[in-house]
Amino acid sequence: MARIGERADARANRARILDAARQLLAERGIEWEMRELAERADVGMGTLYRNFATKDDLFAAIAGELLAEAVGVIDAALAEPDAAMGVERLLEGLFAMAEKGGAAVEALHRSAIAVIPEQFESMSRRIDLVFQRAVDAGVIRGGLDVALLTDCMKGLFSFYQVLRELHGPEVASRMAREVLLNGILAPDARARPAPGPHARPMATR
Amino acid sequence: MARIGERADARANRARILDAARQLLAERGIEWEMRELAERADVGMGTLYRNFATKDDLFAAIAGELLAEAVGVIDAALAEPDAAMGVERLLEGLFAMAEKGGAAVEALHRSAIAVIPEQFESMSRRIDLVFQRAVDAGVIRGGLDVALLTDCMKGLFSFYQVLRELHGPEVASRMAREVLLNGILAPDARARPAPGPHARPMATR
Amino acid sequence: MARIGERADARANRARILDAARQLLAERGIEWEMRELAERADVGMGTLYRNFATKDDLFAAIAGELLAEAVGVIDAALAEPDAAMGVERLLEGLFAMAEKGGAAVEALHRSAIAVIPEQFESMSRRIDLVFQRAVDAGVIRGGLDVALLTDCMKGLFSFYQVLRELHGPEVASRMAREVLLNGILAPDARARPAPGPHARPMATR
Amino acid sequence: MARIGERADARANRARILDAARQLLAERGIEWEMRELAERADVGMGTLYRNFATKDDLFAAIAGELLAEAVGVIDAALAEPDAAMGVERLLEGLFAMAEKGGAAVEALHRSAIAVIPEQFESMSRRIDLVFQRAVDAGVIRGGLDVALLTDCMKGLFSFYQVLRELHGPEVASRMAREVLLNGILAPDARARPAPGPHARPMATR
DNA sequence: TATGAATGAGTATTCATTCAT
DNA sequence: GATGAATGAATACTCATTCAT
Repeated sequence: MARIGERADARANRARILDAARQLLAERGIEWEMRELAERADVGMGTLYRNFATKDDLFAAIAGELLAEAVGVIDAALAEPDAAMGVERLLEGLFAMAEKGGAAVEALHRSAIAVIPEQFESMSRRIDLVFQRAVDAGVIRGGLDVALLTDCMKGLFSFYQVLRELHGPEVASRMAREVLLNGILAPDARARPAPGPHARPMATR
Repeated sequence: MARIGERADARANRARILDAARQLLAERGIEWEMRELAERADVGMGTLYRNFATKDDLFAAIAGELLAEAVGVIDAALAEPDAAMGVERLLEGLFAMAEKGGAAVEALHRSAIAVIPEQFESMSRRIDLVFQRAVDAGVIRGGLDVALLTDCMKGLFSFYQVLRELHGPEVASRMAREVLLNGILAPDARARPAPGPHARPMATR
Repeated sequence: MARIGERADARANRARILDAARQLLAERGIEWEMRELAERADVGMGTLYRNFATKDDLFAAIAGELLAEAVGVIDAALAEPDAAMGVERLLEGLFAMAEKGGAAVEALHRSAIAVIPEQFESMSRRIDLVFQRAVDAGVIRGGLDVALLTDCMKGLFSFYQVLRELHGPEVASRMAREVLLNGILAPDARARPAPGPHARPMATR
Repeated sequence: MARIGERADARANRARILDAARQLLAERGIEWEMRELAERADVGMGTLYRNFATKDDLFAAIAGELLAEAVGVIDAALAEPDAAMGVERLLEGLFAMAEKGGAAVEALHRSAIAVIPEQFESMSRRIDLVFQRAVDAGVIRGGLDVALLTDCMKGLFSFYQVLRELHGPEVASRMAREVLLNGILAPDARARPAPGPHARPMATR
């Protein structure tokens, strides 16, 4: 009810719609009605559809934002001078995103593949770069090509989702990182000191 | 209209329905109509609903069978004298099931949790036993409790599904086993010879 | 409520739907809801859509029947030995159809052009034959080609519709026939005796 | 925001709305949204609705103008000293209007009947006068009363629309005039010389 | 007991109209 | 007066489930 000019209000509506959609996504995945979204966001159906012409468009918008955020994470990993550390930063960053997004992330992962496949593909190719560096630096076990590593990354996301549901985000991201790092890094690359505060405790030797 | 051995016919109908449903599940997940199932199974809607009062009941039946099969796998793992080998047998068996069931497994995994939670829980507790033996035998890294290990097993299933979609079942199960074993088994437990034919090639240390 | 086997019932439903649709079309043109049609036909939405997958499909079905009927009329006109009489038979028959169909005919005319254009075109080409015979027989004024005559026929249908609304079907078809015949037939072709019972009174030479 | 001569601006807005509406009517009949009209007219929705409280009001306004123009045509016909020539002038004038308005005319004809029936009726009564003169002058075939002649005029409008769609405005108006004149004028009234430049060519003998 | 036609509540989307700025 | 964002009732179509034959 407190408005500061039409534009601000419209922007707020759009934001409220996106927030409500993210909530709904986290709570119930994809299975809710546009009507309920409108009610939660406290806008009419018309406003909802003025902002997003289709339920899929709405998913595309949210998935797109998530993808953009992921690209930021990937770039940060690439900026890390040490290749192995870059891989760890990637994991850290992606799981942090997943922790924030909760269950919505899984639904959006599917949506991204379905509604904005090019962007998803481009993100995948960017992840390749992180692993390429690690392979070139010799910190990856032999026999694993880059595309496979990137796809393992995606698989690990699912692994994370399952564990988060069952044991909460902390344990999930710890295990996912631990498992992947043990699974792909070359034995000696793993001997170095722990990268982050809550990273080591679980892997007693 | 004139039938001999009504019972046998009814049993065949039920079997045809289950087969058709498994096919559909593998092809399109959960997104198909009961009408199409009836057509594939070559029965009327009435017969379909006489056998399964609900779409969920149908899922429950299929998921239940899968769970029963999983219990068989688990029991085989428990029958293995060597604890570490038991864990490997478990993975082997479960991924073999997943390979056979294809994409249907994911849908059924969700269904099982939703519609027959007790059976799913009981299977989970049975998996615990496999890992309990491994923990007791000291072949598991420290800091990992049994419940967590069992849930990692479930997460690994998702990991497997993703990889199977992207790289086929062979690579998926190899990577999933590799990753888990590297991630959870104690370093020296892993030093032993490869358990199966297509297990080693990928992990050139 | 009185049923003689499923098939008969289903056929009756389809017929009731078509009847109700024709009614609605006559009363309100195209502007009514599928729900109302279902109610009038006393069937559920599902039955309605089982029979006609789309509102347009329904129109296509009704328009198709009308077109088929029209083809019958055209063929009867072609069967008439005398060419001029053939033209009159054509008018007679088409207006009789329009009289029966009432206002629905206009809506269906548009629908036919939109949803079954090939059938409509084929009917048009068949009407050409009637006029071709008349031209060949020299009973048509000079300067009028066959395609134009056929299209005049269509225009005359609209003329008829308007007049029917304002003066009733009797006057409408009399005027339409009178006008067309005076407009296109060669003067001497018109000198012959009246073709039908209610044809002459209006044209006192 | 700073405007000089508010009135002129407001008048211009209204005119732009009417022009855009006429365009839209000609292009797509009645099937367009108020939003699109506002965009074409380059005004906001508020301005649009301030000028025309309803889509129907807008139609009424345009149809009203057309009716006024028609009245002008009718009056010109009445001003013609020769009664038969008056009828021809009427046709000429009305078809010229239809040619100018294109497809919009049909939509507006319907709108006029629906939203400003009194004006439409009054125009009809004025057309009666043209035909009354012709009847009185004995240039109309026997058996045709004035009201019927006026309604034939309306039917002929529809005839014209159909032919215009199929053969263009030239042929359409020629045929429509030809047909009506042959259909209603007394034989000897037709013997007189052609009234206008493009009137005769089609009726060879 | 098998059949498949019938049911109807449910869902995404549109568009004339309103009203806060 | 002008603007255009907001409204929400309306509408075509779907699909799990029922039930007359």
